[in-house]
Amino acid sequence: MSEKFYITTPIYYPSGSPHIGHCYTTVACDAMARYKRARGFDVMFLTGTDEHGQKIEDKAKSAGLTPKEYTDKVVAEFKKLWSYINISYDRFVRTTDDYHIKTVQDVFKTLYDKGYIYKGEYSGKYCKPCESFWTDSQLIDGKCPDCGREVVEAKEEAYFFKLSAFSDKLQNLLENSSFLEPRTRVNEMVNNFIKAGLEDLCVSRTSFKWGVPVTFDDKHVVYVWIDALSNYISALGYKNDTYHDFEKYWPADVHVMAKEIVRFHALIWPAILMALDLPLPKKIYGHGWITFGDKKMSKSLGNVVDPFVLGERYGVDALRFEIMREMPFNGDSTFVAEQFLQRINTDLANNLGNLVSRSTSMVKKYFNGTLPTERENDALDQELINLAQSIPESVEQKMDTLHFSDALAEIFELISRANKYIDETTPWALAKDESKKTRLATVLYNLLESIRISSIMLAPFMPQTMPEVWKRIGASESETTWNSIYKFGGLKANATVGEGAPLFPRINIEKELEELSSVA
RNA sequence: CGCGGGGUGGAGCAGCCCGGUAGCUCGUCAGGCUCAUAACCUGAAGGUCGGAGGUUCAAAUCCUCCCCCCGCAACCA
Repeated sequence: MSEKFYITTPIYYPSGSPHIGHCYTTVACDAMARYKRARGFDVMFLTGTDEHGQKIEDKAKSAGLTPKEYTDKVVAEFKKLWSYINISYDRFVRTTDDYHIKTVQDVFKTLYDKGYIYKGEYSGKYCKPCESFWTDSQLIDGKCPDCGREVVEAKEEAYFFKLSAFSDKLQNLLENSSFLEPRTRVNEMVNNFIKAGLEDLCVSRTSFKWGVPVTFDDKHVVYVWIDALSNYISALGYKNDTYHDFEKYWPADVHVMAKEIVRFHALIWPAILMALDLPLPKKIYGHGWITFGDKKMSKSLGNVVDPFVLGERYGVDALRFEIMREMPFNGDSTFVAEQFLQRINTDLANNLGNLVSRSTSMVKKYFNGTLPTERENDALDQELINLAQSIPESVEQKMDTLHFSDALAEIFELISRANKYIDETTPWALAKDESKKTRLATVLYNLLESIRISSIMLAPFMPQTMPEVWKRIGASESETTWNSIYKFGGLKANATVGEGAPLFPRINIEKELEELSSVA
């Protein structure tokens, strides 16, 4: 029985079409899921959508649709994007799914019965014409952000969750474990929220209807916190009969998300789980944002960074690669179109693509496409081989700790080294001397082998192109498993190379930048 | 004194926790090679590591103060 690995994205709010920010989180999870599967884990990779709330209700109304019709449409867009960029999720949860609703109602009732939820009054600024509550921070010049009219202090009946009761436990969890990463987020949570004093959380609403009804009080619908966060367990079948994997997969190994929703996952979610007496997820990972340095560009960039547009122009794997390569473990990364294209040229076209191209073409040219099996080693080979054998361990270490960008950098070390190896061994010179054919075959084999090892480690990031690489170097399925990368020499000795168009065509950057701005 | 992050050669970043040759990618310049997607390899130029003090034999790295940029500031997801 293999070890399990449960990874989740947040469930996204379908108030608009998916964008590159959604891709960031989702591709990271996908790369991780694929990596874990390759390493033999029994993986559950969950994503989904959070479809309730006032905002969806409003959006639907202005589109002339029911909320469900509206979210069905947007959810279809999300699924289309995920399929387009090859997201290998195992399950897609929607908060409008029956089983999820069942779970949420059970959780709410259980917390109520246990005394963790009580009835109280929610007070805030209320706009009568809009029938909406607003927080002070949402108000614009003290007025309703929707219609600009005056707001009044008002109260409504609401249920509250005793978040304050978990203050000490939460602080201890955050400060004395690696529950929340990167570490800088811990300071933010503890200093801003816990030390300031956690308030109880309003977990129901009467001001709108588009939500999960509270079973024992039908004026109320469950507010976002319990509704949305419960997806991580409802999708496993906790308190519903649709799925039956809760025992198997819970607790989650990691919840991945962007930093702005870390608060809900690092404070509210563990508190709810503690109240339910359920195990806590092992890790919460809050990554940074993709930002767009030049504000003036942002309007036009809206189109430029459309994942469909980028995918069409440069390839889905290039897009995935770029996102992951630029993503630092902590902190934000700036999206600069020129840099994006530059990176594709340098890493993918020049370094990787061209290495495959020159290596296979030499096998073709000098050996008619199939390597002979005799070998003649040389001291020159050792450095390349040593590197190829040491890299898997450090790549694994970086993948396991979610340092994706560092893992990629590591893999490209080997690819660069292989390019250098060609210069050192000058195979074209060996080819001119019939007595050096054995040596030549050895050099070319070592190149194919380095490509094989690199490409297996790259496959979680670029699942579409790497199988094509394997065809080019003549690697069979059993020669492309993760387990096969530890030993140099896994590729069959008489490998036959394949041909094809460049894997990653070189981009004319100036021309593309012009065209991109005209697309916008 | 609200909280957090950042200020490193032209651009983007790493290094800072665990002080001791300032590293990487791109760009620039000069070579090399010709197997390859005008790609690849080698070398060079270029930095008062935001500013001022302090600790130390020694600080980008530790301490203090200051300046500038960004994000957050709880029921918006």
